[in-house]
Amino acid sequence: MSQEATRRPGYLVKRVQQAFRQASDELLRPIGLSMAQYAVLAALAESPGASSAELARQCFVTRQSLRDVLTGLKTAELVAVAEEASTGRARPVRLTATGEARLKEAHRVVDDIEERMLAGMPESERRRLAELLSICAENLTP
Amino acid sequence: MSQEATRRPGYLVKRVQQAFRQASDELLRPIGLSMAQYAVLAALAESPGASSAELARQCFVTRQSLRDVLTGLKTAELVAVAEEASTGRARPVRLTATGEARLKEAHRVVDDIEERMLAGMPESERRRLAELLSICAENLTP
DNA sequence: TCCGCAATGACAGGTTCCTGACAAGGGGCC
DNA sequence: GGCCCCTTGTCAGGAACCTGTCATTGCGGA
Repeated sequence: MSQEATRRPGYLVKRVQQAFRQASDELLRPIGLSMAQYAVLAALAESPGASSAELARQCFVTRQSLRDVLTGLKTAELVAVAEEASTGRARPVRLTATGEARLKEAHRVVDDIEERMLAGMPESERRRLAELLSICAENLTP
Repeated sequence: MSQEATRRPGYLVKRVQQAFRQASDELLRPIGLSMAQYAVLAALAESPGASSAELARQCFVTRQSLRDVLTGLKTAELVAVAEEASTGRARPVRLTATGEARLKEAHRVVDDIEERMLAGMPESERRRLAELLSICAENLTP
């Protein structure tokens, strides 16, 4: 290896994501959410009435993983799953009023962390970073 | 929110890391390693004889988490933990010959994935990406 | 019509990560 | 020497993710 491991993009992406996740978990805990739960609530806000499988695709996890998270959200009464399937076996999931309120709180917290992460970076570089990461994501998603 | 969620750096970092992790896990499975195990072996190659707690810091996880991974690596005989503590309670961990060979295989696989992730990106942009991610990592690490 | 197929939901089992808590070793300070 | 504090290793328990497997449902082609 010609370059040091800590300079490689693969390592750095993992590093940043881990730090971001840890900071988020720490600041979300006081309001009673985990990073995974926040991701599901956010996806649900963009796609009201989506099925569990659709949410899993949006969050890039398996349906089985999403089920674990959804169980917690249901018992916390932040989401509600319809009793009847809309089509096939897919049952639409929706945010409750409590869920929407909690999501707004969480948005503020996560926005703050993102701002902290990008501190001292001008708008042009932020866009550049987003563009480069988008390319990486597309390259890895066949 | 003024911008779409899928354009935000925080979201993109998570997205890229998840795709990278999944691609790595998929291609590392045939050679019998997980992403977490690879990270520990790589850290160990850079710091031979490090203690469990030191490795945890290098991998940015808790020593409890690292213990779980180390258990698997020990039973696979890829690493060896000294019987006696060198100083205090810290017991040095070392790669076995099998571990070193396995790590080399894994390096090739992960390098390929990184190359795929950066496909079509000139060297200057790769450096830029690494620089921007370094800033993010430092901003999030107090 | 009927059979296969894709999608969905559910369950089992395993791994990796976390928090919280506890005991043991070493170093500095009284 | 004796005491405090930091580090390390360990155990317990829970959250989130995975693979593998199976039953149900709806749709489209033989």
